[in-house]
Amino acid sequence: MVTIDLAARAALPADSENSSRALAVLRERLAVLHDGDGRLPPERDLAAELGISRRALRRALEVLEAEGLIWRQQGKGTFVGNRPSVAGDLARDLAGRTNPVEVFEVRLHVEPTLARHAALRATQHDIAHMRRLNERIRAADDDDSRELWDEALHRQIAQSARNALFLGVHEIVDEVRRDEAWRSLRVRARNDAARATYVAQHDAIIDAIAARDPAAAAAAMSTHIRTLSHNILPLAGTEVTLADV
Amino acid sequence: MVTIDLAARAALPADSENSSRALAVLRERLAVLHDGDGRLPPERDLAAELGISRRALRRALEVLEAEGLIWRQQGKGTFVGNRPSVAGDLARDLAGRTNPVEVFEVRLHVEPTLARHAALRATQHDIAHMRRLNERIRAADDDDSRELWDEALHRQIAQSARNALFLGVHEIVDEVRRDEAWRSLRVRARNDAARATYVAQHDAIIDAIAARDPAAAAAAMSTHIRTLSHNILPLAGTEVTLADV
DNA sequence: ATCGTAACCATTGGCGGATTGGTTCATACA
DNA sequence: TGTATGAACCAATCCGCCAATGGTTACGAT
Repeated sequence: MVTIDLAARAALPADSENSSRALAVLRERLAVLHDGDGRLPPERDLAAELGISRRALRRALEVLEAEGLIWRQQGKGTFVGNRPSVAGDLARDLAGRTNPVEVFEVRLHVEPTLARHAALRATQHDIAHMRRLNERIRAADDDDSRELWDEALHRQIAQSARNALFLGVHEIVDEVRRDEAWRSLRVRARNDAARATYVAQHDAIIDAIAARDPAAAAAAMSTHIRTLSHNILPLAGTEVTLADV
Repeated sequence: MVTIDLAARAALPADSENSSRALAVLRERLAVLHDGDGRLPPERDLAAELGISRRALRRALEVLEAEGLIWRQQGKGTFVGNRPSVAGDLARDLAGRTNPVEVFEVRLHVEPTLARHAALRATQHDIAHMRRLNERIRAADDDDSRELWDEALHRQIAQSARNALFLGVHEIVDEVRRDEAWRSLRVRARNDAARATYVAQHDAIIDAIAARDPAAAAAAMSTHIRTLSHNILPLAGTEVTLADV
């Protein structure tokens, strides 16, 4: 954790601009302010370092939290990034009990349903965001980025379905898939041809959602998940073909 | 918690029958041995009370645990009943974020799929168990029992689908439904006619599963969930009709 | 070889105090 | 009068320590 040394500190007027100034500094320095666990200094310490009132700091932190850049919990601290999913414990438990075939079976039923609902409920903003995410997948040149954007795209589709419980279900499946062995399988299955196929399939899904065609969206997502299973399951030592819906 | 007073204690021979005797006593007294939290006395204490070695007691407890009558956790204790679901925290979180329409929407998609898989994967033992559970629902004369057996039937169907991840998903939905406000809705919607309808619909689902007809099983379950939603959603102040699959 | 006993190990819980975010109150200043 | 600040208070979490509890091992007796 780096201590901020504000040379102009004494020159800061104690006025309503303190929150704005803190906000600017924090935006710039967030990545270096946090420790190994992503934790920012305690509010009282950070306010003293910035030479502003804790209240002003809190106003800045509230903005950053609303933007999803940090999360805060009473008694625990302030952290950069997204709040950890409550699904973590359950997903770990389930990861130990399930297998790749079962996971694909669930995805094959849940994700087309989510795409179907998204076709009726996604906003134009949602759809534009999906397209941007798929563009990022296309442009990515390392596996970490592909994983990140792929996951974000699937989550965006799930969010566009506008059903909190289904989104919770989707989060569980996502957490199970975050297991390192799972990730390794996906990476090994991903060559140039596969990548192009996935991006094209994402486009087909997004097009169907944009066209407000639930059946086409569900079918496109079903095709995508099936393709994934065909590519991944053999690497998991499994030759099962999943039953048609 | 009642302390066992074994008048015949001094007469107990120290032999391999100690586990068997402990097992018999525990089976008989499980319901009175536990405290308000379902907790049994610590192993060392319980062994002293029964006048047997802790090792003999542990052998008996292992049998009871394997039969699902108790659960044990190192550092925590020994408890009667089923181990609490890991899904608890997540379900509480989701319960605060979702609503009856969303819950039925998820059920309408997940439970027919589970019934479909159960039609292909349930054993005769599973099916017989389903029938027994439905008979218990029919015979029940209080709401607590109906709730208990209804939940057990739906879980048995989910288990018969033989997919741990889907079962985990089902557990989440179940936990959300355990919310007291939810339970209250169900109870108010349940009159004589509704009860008879539900039992008949359960029979139709089980018949289709027994007939190994996935499509019929899914359709019967879909009908059942729809009936439930028609009865319950109006009481939740909601007039929405759920979209067809 | 099996059982009982004791000792040891690993996990969890309880408790008190410290830490940290969340909120309220009083005061100062423009 | 309205706003910002500092201080105080409140509620949630963490940490360290010790005790409690299940899990395992070792040893001696039968």
